[in-house]
Amino acid sequence: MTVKRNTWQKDAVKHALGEATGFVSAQELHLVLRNHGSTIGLATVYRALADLAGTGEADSLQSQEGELLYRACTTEHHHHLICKNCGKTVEIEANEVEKWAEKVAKHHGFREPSHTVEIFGLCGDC
Amino acid sequence: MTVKRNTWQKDAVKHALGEATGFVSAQELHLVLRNHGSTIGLATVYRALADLAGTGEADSLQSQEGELLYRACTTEHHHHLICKNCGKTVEIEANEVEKWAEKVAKHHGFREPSHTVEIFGLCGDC
DNA sequence: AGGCTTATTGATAATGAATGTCAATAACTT
DNA sequence: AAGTTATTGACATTCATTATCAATAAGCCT
Repeated sequence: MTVKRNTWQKDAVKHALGEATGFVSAQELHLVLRNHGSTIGLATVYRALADLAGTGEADSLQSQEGELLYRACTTEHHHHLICKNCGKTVEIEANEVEKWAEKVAKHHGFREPSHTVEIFGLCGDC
Repeated sequence: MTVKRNTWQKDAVKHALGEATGFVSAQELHLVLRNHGSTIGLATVYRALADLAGTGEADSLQSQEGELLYRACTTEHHHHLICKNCGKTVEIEANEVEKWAEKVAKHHGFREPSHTVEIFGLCGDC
């Protein structure tokens, strides 16, 4: 089995993601890192983010323009309220919706339900 | 102001979308039309679908791979339960969720809330 | 500490969806 | 029927993301 190795690149991505406010794209994160003097490659940023999303250390969603965005998060399942102007993000507890989604899926004979729930809007400052 | 004109191309797209089961991409729809002997252009399919989505005659969402998918629908706001294997789609009433989304948005001081809610799963046949 | 294995990197090419371009076409109006 | 112009479609372009692959370096072993 393949063993994971620790690299400064992975740390850099994880750290930069933690610093960012709201959701960021791989491209943006790559730019930020470069501007801070890093020589990290774009493909590496993509790979690191995919890994983080895989382990649950990062949360991913698609912007309304179709771009994949990432954000550092806790591993608990949750959803987001996102300002479509400034990108400010609020994590939302959505137990109601979780239960609703499962209920609806079961009711129609669907197994292994997953779901996407995102709320967009304009925050108070915009 | 620009006046809309009716063309067989727009009709073809609307009709093909009606025939399709579940969600289809612009690319797929273009292929289907071509295979049926149509000479319609790809860009035209994209434009027609965007129009239909704009008027509410078609519903659009992004697949989990990021592709934009379309589906003929009624103009009422609703959400979908989609089989991730065969693409079978069920329209869902989601009043609960509508209210929940508005409540949450308002609670955090967000205006003009919009939201995306899709449930994916495996249907009974898959 | 030095060597070895191989996971990882990064420059670059490749893919693929979606949009822009623009001359040619064809819907409407009168 | 003629004129205006919205629309078309072949093609080029953009842009995010993924694949390629030789070079590098992380972690293990002695």
